[in-house]
Amino acid sequence: MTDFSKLLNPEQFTAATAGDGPILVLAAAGTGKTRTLVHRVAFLIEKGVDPSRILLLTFTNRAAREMLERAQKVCGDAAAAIWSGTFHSICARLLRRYGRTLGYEPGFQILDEEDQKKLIGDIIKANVKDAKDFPKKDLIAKMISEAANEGKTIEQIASRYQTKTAGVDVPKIVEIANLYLARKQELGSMDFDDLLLNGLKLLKTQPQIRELLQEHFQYVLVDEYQDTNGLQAEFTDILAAKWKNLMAVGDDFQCIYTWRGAQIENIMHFPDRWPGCKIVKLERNYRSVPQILDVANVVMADEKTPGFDKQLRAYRGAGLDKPYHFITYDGRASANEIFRLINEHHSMGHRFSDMAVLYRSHFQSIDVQMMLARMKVPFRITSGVGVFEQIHTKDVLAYLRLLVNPRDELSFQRLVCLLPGVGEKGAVKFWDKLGRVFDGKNSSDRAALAQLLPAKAAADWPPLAKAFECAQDHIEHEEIGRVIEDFCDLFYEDHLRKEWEEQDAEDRLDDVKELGAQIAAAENGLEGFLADVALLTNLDVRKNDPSIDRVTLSTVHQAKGMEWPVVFIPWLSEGMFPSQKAQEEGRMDEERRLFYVAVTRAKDSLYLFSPTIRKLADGGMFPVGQSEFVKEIPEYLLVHRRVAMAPAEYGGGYGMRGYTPRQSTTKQSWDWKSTWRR
DNA sequence: ACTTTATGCGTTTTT
DNA sequence: CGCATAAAGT
Repeated sequence: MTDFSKLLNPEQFTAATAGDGPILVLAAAGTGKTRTLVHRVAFLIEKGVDPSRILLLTFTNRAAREMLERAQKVCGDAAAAIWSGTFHSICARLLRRYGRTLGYEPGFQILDEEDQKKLIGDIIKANVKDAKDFPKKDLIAKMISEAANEGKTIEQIASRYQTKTAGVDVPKIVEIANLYLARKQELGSMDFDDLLLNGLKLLKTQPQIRELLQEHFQYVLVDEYQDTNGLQAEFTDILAAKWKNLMAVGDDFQCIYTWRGAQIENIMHFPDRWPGCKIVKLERNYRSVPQILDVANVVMADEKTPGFDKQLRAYRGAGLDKPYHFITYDGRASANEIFRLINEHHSMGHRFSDMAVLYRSHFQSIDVQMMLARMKVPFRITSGVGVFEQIHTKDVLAYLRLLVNPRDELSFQRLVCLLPGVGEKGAVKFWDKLGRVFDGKNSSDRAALAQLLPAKAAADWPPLAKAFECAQDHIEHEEIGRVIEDFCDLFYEDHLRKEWEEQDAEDRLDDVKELGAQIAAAENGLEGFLADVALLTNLDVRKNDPSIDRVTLSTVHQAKGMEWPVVFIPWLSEGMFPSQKAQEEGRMDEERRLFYVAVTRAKDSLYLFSPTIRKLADGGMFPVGQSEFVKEIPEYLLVHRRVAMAPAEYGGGYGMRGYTPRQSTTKQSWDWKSTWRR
């Protein structure tokens, strides 16, 4: 029997070993939230609870995996049997099993954001005459998603936008949304929101399934509860209704997903929804030195959103220094400083993996990325576009999908569009002429398609046809790796080289090969992999070999729940963090919470940066003040340093030479072409 | 009629 | 980079 009282502090112990009934754990940053949750699981298993009857909902796949690994350390392999995952993946799992009752096949496709937007775009093209005045597909997608996550109708959401931008055609938007709904139904697939909607629908409309699941899941634990949306809260409420063993763990100070429908009220009103629930507060912070916590507490002192009363109490000894605030010339100077400090820490014995650069939005990482790349500092980046969203990956996935499912229209169209001289119109035409089915493994289907192709495309077709032909053999022998190999060797490599610059093509080819290896090793085989690939994120499968020591570059959002001894936060400047948009729209509270999350990731050393000059693509530049978040921090809590000018070695050609400060009144833009490496 | 190429533009955060 | 639009090419 594990002695939990030795492993946990009194509050953690209370939470982890609590008896049955609802319980709310308010865990401030760095107070051992994961630790508590893990030991709760271990406690339950030791008590004799069947692990497969424990449901652990997390916010990211990464969190789920980490939790499971740690639980395994405490209580062995039994932990592997618990149900854990994101709301989306758990819903997908349930829907694959029980979705038939809602009219879905177990192998239903999950549409990722791109698929979703393409469908909506096609519908707009086909149904809206003057598309100029009509909202773009991105906006429509956003509205549809908001409606789903907030439990509102499209009318309500569209009307909301109408007040902002006059003359939105609400009925037409509703029509488009309904057509999209019908199209999805026709394809038998679900988008991300559908997973939640249908997961909940399963519980609400199918009494026998509801009762089965309520009976089955004896314990339901939810991590990051402050970021649940209405659907998710209802989902867990229903699931836990029978046994009432719902444990919600969260921190209202760290609610940073309201833009995705998260309702801070869920955590605030939890005690009302679950009368008699036990409340445990974790306030002892073991993560950060007091100098960092002082800053964190000050940041939240100005928060206006009402929250639970709690303070971070330092339980570590003082660190070496107060957090530093560097005022630098521009973003490059910050990057240079970060590089210098990384080296300094590294030479003092820190590993690269002990350090992280956390920023508000992806583009703010460019300077640091370039600097580290040039200086050969190893880093990993939780990049903006995941591997699974990149065109080359999607191309290969389309090929595989079509092999597995000859009726996959989207994949067919994507694939034939790779042929020269074939565009959207052609793809649709071929599909219809082929009888809305194309089995590449079948020689008569291949011949039929060859007949339809225009001369230019026909020239490139034979290698692809050959790949299809060979694929059958490989699939029979279960050599999935070979399928992708052939596809590349025979067809796709040439295509990549035509389409991209040399190095770029090379990189993409590498990605595709890596993908092949991933699929070959996939647990659920090719079909299982394809079905759930939309739920995988860059972090999950990217070549993140932990044995390689590298600095982490991440958005603050993606850094949630993690910690590093050394943290750098670049671009704490006006309009950058808090973001201009949030400022304009008066969503400052959440920005503040986001900054709080960023600050509380740091254990020993924290470095803040405020560049004073922002540069634009056209060579113009303009001065920017410090972030108001930094200005609010009393001076004595930070060590302020001013870095006067960018060193010459990289100042040349950028800023110094031809010093032409064109005053720019226009909105900011960024020169991606020259700064973006793949 | 449809596809390709050129050009201008905009970007928060993600399952 | 991707997207939308316009112009040029088949």
